[in-house]
Amino acid sequence: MERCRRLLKQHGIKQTQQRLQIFHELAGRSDHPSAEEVYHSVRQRIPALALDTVYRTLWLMIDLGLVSTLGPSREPMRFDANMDLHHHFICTACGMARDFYSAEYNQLAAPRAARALGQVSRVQVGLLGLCAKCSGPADH
Amino acid sequence: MERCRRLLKQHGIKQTQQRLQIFHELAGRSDHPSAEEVYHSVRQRIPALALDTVYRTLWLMIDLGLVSTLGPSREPMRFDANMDLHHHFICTACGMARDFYSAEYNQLAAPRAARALGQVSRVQVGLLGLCAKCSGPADH
DNA sequence: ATCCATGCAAAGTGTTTGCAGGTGG
DNA sequence: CCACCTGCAAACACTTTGCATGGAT
Repeated sequence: MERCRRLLKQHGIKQTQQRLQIFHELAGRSDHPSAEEVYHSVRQRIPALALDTVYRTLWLMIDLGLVSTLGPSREPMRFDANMDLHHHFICTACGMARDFYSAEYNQLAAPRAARALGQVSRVQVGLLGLCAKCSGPADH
Repeated sequence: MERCRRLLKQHGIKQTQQRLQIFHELAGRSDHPSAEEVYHSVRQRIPALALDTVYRTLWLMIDLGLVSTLGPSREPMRFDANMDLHHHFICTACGMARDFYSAEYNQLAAPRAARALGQVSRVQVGLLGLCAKCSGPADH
């Protein structure tokens, strides 16, 4: 919340009730709500709130580094015919995703904190970074 | 491809050109194409192919266990205000996602196969399984 | 010959954008 | 007071569905 106010001010962005409430709502829950869920909750405090304001605000905060998304953002669904247990390298610049295999990763033990949440049946590691093309020779 | 033919036959599902070509296309590439990308490629061999057939076929194959999706399927985007380095437990039944922390996971080394793909800057582990509620007391 | 699968077109979601009036700095 | 935000509504992209024809078994 501190961080939110500070970053908004730093970037010369106005601190509206909508923005503060939307961030407050998201920061106060641990269930990774959708835009619509945030909308419904905040609407109880700001009845005139519009759904598109929630989207605009969330994307703004993503640009500021205050918020992130679960899974790949804004992309169409992508499919995979590789059914073997595998892991992914994902380029944060161009979205490229490639499989790789690792017996070590396959056998990772779930920490206690995770076992408390449920019964783990599969480990899926995602390595995020820049692919050869994006970190490569040319301009970024 | 074998597996595809066999599973279709086992389930009494017709082996149409569309289905075989769509699977062949997806199995032949490692870049996790979207439905539209599959559509454009297969269209060169079956010009009358319709996009919705690609979708129907891909979902069918997911039900058969021939194909999977990258990221959570068919859900609206979900947001997260937790910017600390963390990992996720995801329930495959209800989609519940919760954060957990693990210093061990944070420090996982990227295997050679992954380093060959690009420069890794972050490790994000996803543990898939059933949450307490879904594996819990009640019916399946 | 039968029934399933396809193509077409239209509907359905979730998300984005243009604009006029309102609000924070 | 000025520029930026918001709400509204329409547009948009992606995915799904209903229906009649066409194809596989």
